[in-house]
Amino acid sequence: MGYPSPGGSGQPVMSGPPTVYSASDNPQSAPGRRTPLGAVGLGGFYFQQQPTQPHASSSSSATNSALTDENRPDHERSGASRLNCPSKSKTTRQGKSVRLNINARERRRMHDLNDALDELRSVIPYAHSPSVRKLSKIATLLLAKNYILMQGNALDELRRVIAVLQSPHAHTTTLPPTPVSYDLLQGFPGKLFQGVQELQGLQPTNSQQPVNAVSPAEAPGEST
DNA sequence: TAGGCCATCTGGTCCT
DNA sequence: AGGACCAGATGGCCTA
Repeated sequence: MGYPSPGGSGQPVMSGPPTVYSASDNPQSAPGRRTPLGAVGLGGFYFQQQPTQPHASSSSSATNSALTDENRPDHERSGASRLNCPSKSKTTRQGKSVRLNINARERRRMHDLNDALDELRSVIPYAHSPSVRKLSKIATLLLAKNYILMQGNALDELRRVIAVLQSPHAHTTTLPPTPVSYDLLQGFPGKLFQGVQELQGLQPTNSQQPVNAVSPAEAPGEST
């Protein structure tokens, strides 16, 4: 399992030629490398960054000026893109600065996506401990989906209980046992399943309730 | 060393 | 035209 180290927050720590990071993606500053969009409003974020490091320009400056450090030409960067470049055809035509601006925008877009994933992780019931590896992207999405389903089932069950209690025969009615199946990890591919179980401190058995999840007694329901 | 995960670059497509 | 979104390619890091 190739999870990044907790401090790395998934940011590659390049050992070769310096890949350019924006001020906020500097591996040194991760995790929480960027202000969440929600904190500043979707539109205003990009103009709050200040360039603070010699090799790290801000995202906003990249927007305003294409020729920043983060927009260094390919031949000065390590990396894939160089090899990916179909021999200058389009890049040349398009103009280097235009291409670099597009790259910077795409980078910021992905950072925003990652921020959103971080926020999602923060509300998913799994062990939020520094010693616990961060959920991968796919694990986050699958866990979130199943958590939502579980909450929906819990709601349904709650409504059912309320209906029974409010019925005229509530004092004589015994609630039928609820088939409980909390499968937050439902749909996880094999390896991922094990990984998440490990993350959650679960045994690889059928007890698939996450550490911080609502207990079956609190939220009975049936996952679908 | 292989596999998993990730960031980044890039070109294409669609929308405003 | 410019921006957003997407998917493919690539290489780095980490763990088993």
